[in-house]
Amino acid sequence: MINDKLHLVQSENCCEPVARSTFNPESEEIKAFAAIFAALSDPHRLAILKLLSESEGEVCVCDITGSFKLGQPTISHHLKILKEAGLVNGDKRGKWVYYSLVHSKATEIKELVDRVLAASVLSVR
Amino acid sequence: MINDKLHLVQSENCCEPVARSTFNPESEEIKAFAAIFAALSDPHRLAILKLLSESEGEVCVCDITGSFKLGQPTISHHLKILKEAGLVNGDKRGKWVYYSLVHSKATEIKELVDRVLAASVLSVR
DNA sequence: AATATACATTGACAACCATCACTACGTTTG
DNA sequence: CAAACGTAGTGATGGTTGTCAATGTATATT
Repeated sequence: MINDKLHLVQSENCCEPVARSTFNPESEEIKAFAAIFAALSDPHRLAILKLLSESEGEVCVCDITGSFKLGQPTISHHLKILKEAGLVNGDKRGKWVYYSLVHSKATEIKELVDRVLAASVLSVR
Repeated sequence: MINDKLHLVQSENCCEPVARSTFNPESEEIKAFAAIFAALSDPHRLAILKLLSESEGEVCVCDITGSFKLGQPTISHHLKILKEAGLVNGDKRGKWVYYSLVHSKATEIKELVDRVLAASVLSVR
């Protein structure tokens, strides 16, 4: 009886039993995915990434700071988040720190999107 | 004097002047981008999306609720965020509401990633 | 050595977010 | 019509996030 109820997922009349569980929201893997998207979820960070992608090569913090209305500590804060998400690299040379995109991340994120959102139909075909 | 300081961006010796501005972090467009990524930035929402992608077709809320340790109002809350971001559709039929993926969104998001992160080198080639 | 510069860190604060218990609403069933 | 059910909305609460002012820490310049 109880077992029945368990594997019937709740009720049998709303829809067919569903492919349970997918992935576990408490796993470190998913949390890492979420963190990457969280890094992309701020307009200023998107603009910073775009700035880096447009300037081939490296950009020092002073140029980034000069491009937005935010204070320097706030820019530093955003850069830290981007760095921790693996989206940018920071190289300190002398007085300056030069930031650049981690280009492989774009591919990685797109694969991630596919992994979460791709229709199962596509994977079967 | 003061003008000089303004248009010199800060200093001229750290690196060459940089391709300014990119896109504007205060534009509605970028805020919309950020909102999409924000919708993806929660582990439970990622798991819900994965669940939807694995079950071809539609899934009613009761099945989603049954798949996670969250309370029903919390699931409803997450579904609302996903819906507002255009990631899922909700169809009420009788007592139940069936949610399904908006499949076109995957492509849209990947294009978005390219737009923000693609190396300018690649676009030139 | 003293000062200035470039950037990071800290602490504070307001705004936002995830979650829950409770309630409300519409639909279905009896 | 009344009761039960599935889902959404509300209000409260603890935690997180974006921002700034102030401070710290290297490096460079004088």
